[in-house]
Amino acid sequence: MGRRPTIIDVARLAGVSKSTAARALSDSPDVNDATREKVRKAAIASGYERNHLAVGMRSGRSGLFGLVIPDITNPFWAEVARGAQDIVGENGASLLVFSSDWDHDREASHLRALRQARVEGAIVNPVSDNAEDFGRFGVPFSLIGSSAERFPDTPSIGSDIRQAVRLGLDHLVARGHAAPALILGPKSRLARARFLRSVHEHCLERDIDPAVLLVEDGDYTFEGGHAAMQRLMARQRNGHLTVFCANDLMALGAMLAVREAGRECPRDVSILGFDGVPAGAFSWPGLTTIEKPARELGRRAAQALFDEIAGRPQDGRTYLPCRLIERGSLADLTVHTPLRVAGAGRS
Amino acid sequence: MGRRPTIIDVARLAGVSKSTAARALSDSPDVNDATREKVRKAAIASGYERNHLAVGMRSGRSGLFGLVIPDITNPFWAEVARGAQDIVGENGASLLVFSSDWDHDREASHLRALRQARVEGAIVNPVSDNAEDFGRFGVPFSLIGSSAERFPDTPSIGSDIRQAVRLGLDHLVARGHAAPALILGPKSRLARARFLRSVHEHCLERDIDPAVLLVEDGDYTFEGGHAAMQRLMARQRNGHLTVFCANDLMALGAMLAVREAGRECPRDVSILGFDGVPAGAFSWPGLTTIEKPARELGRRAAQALFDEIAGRPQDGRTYLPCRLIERGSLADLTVHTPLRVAGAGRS
DNA sequence: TTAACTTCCGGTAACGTTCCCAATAGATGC
DNA sequence: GCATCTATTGGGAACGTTACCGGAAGTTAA
Repeated sequence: MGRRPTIIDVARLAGVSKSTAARALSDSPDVNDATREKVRKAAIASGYERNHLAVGMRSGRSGLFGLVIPDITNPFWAEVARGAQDIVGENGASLLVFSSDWDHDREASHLRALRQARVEGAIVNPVSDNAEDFGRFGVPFSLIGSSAERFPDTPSIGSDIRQAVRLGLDHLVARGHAAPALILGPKSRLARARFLRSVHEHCLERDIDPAVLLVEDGDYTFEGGHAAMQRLMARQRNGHLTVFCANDLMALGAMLAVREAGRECPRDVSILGFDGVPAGAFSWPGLTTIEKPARELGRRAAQALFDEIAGRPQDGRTYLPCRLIERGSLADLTVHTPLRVAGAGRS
Repeated sequence: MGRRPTIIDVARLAGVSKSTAARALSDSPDVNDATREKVRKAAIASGYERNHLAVGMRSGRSGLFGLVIPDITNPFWAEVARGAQDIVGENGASLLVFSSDWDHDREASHLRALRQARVEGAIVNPVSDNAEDFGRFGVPFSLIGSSAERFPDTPSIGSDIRQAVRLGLDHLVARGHAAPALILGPKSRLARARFLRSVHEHCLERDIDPAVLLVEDGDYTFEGGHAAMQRLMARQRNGHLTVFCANDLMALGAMLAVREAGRECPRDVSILGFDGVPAGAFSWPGLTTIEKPARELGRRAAQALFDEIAGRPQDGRTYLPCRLIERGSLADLTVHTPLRVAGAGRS
């Protein structure tokens, strides 16, 4: 099969110049209606389709946008990707999707690919706070997730961690739980610090000494949560154990560890997750968790990017509120309090 | 900030012509080593980065590939996307990702976007068997998932449904189960027919009359499986109920329905899934399922596409074997068989 | 010394599109 | 009737890159 028809072929077929054909096809008012119709017919007849490479070349607008997330396989990020995809699509553009695997080099390489593809903008969840990479990025971008503070002048969307943590702790208090143990992400990740800080703040507000909190590190994976929970159970063998996990995957891993240890959730151990991944609804018991508005995050990040590019006024940093989803992984300790609870909830 | 440096800027800075600069940067042998080094330095100093739009325009190779799947949010398809992403990335190209939501119009629109972006090739899971759309697609593509038969001359990758069903039924027989009830996808989807056909074949091989099988339709969603299971339990109130679900999401929904009905899995109801989604490992009991090699599917589809474009010989249709993952959702009926089993397993 | 050959480099064209400018024809105003 | 204006069109340039062609040196062989 031969080469794709160009606008010159269309022009020839319609018996006009390529300028006129281009005008007709781009809805310019400076073209006679009869001519336009003629050109349209020729375009359809020849199977012409605009070459976006050439358009981008000429206009500087490639119609391409980029998304760099840690892992498309992670249900949270898949939702984010979907949200971004939808908004980008509504604006007639296409989305290049990359997974960085939380790896600096991969991220850098993806950013380079985006620049070379001349994307009009990018949505990025930065691996960490290497501000230089983005200072020199050279492409409009919006940030998603954590690590927004470093870039006061670029739009950034995230979940409202403080509000989410408050929601979680309030709920725990209402259910009669003491200060929960924490399973956090790795120290290298920004989100960890933010989560921990919020927990501390809220503990102080409730006159709980943060130093009392048991803390274990995970790596945001199922296995990591599983291992962290095992360590936690080894550290506290008696009484009801309440655990607040920094993400759902670790919470689900923790749940497995509980079962394997012959303990039962929520009877012996209460688990609160954070993310709102679908799998949390399938576990047994269902995972009580704080849901991040993942898809909306993606949509807003994309929208902010379009606003930014169009020069529309920006909100700067935006934090979307999270929602508590109550399923079955939290005991209600207000009913019959076990004897040997570690610490006691006040208020 | 000014405009991006072009190869002309680099050439000027290095004191050579743009031809020489281009040669130097593209590792042509026809350039002096000293000159090459000079140009490289100038490129780095100016922050030059190749404009892929222009390269694509000139060479006809855009460095872009497309992926059209039903929904990036679906964990199976996310895995496929990741596999494709990896292979495409290894080849120095980028991947445009689209979700069709099983909608013809969206699919058509995505395919058009792909063509306009001048992707070098595309990986598609077609919404249905509208052969015309692809006959006229005009871009090399490989198919993934079902509906491959329509295109004997294009590479296509899928899971080996027959082998998978055999695996499942063999396992059920070994565990002492009779012919299972089925929860299938909607009639409009190709995969349904293929799955059902395989079940029938294997039943006949085992002297089981396929007409005996209870069948309910779902829609591949959690809710659909939930509802289908309720109908199934209403139809068969006594004895151990064994259900083979056409995908994991429905299986998980079915599991919930079982619990809600006060029955217990696997004691009263055995459930076998199909897909191998991660969530199946988090449910309780863990979902015994047949795992499709999702990521490998994506990798192979991408590889096939590259092979096809490079003119390397093709296998045509490839079906990758599936793997049974035994977790806890299947009872072992060979131990103490309940009295009123519906039908009896032969062998 | 000259011819042929190698090595390296510069100029130009082309990819497909859109934008700017000029040109044509008809219409309008005086 | 002539200038001016409007509506519509065509021609050419430019976006950034690479491929091709030819030329200028330097090198080797006779």
